[in-house]
Amino acid sequence: MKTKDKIIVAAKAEFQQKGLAGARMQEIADRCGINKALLHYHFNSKDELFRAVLIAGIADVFPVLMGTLNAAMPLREKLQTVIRLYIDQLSQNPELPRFVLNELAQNPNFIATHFQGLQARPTVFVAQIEAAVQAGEIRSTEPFQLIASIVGLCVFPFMGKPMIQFMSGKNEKEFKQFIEDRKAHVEMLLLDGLFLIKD
Amino acid sequence: MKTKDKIIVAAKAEFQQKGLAGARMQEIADRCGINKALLHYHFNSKDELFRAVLIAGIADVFPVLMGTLNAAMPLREKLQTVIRLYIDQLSQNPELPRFVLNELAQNPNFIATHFQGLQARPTVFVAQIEAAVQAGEIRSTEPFQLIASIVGLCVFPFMGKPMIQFMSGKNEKEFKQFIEDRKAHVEMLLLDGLFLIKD
DNA sequence: GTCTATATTGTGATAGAC
DNA sequence: GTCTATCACAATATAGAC
Repeated sequence: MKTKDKIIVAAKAEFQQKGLAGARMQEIADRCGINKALLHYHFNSKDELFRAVLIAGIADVFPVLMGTLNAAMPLREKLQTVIRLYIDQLSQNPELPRFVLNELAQNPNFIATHFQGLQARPTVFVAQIEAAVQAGEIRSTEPFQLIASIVGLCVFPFMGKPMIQFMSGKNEKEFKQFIEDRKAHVEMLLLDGLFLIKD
Repeated sequence: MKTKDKIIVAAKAEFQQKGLAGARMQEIADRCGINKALLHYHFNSKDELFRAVLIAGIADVFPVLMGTLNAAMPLREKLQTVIRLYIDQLSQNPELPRFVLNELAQNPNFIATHFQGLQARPTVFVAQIEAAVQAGEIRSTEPFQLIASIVGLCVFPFMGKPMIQFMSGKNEKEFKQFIEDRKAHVEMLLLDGLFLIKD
């Protein structure tokens, strides 16, 4: 593994955990077993290194979501697929959503400036939802409300881990199971709804 | 308004926006129209001031949620109440959840150490959900999955604002409307489910 | 309580040898 | 490419006058 790659891995860990302001170049160097000077040889500034990490983070998670939303697939199946894919991916990188959303909040233009070419709009999904509403297949819903719900349901357990553990008293093992069970729960909510008895 | 109160207000704004590491004592002093020395006269250290802000933030949002969950109220009505109350509260303090969850992630013990006396467990709600499952009123669900869903659905639009705006292209006014519409959407999802046609 | 001035440390960045 | 040594500045914190 090349030094530059080691740096990226270490920087990813450090920045994702502590954010831009909290991360320390010294700590990143230590994690690689190198010194700060060498760090600056490979990346000119903290900001440049940070940008690389944030861009990689967004590029890691955004296209998967967008690609699935815009796939050609029946709605039920698509929702199932998004949920499973997304939660699986987050399981492998649990700090990513908190990191990305937090840094984006402090620099809202970042995405727009760095992802010009990216397919930003889930046009296929929007059309699909509107059609499904028309057809009476699903209740009337604004497509982006639904997207916010899908993402929120999948992402919150990762971002809210300490809060959930505080309220539930779950230990690490139980929390891991909680995440595993999450897929089924979100599927249930979105596909079937909570109540059996309708009024 | 006393100086100490002005400091707390300014510190709240600064810390919630930039986090512990990103916040600057100078900036807080500037916002109050005072200088750093006076800041340290009222609060001995940055850390102490930060702690006050974070504790106030948690105390602001946690009891409302917990109190409603543990109230004596039929389930449907309770869910409606939580959703409306919670979203209304967040509308008045949109940065709070991101701030709290982010800082908590970096110091997971904070809640447990500073909120010993607090009613942490939503025991009434847990019992109520288990009873409703038993009675066949709702689908089988682990109570904390449901809590995570309620909170996630309400909180995500605030934390994910830049992401949502990027995907949807909504401007500030449209986004404000989006938040307003959010209550009805979450109510629909939780109370009725998305699909009209059940299989 | 509030200020000016200063001490002190932390941290990103660079110079220059190897 | 990698190191040691050092700079320059930013930021927290304190001393002491008013």
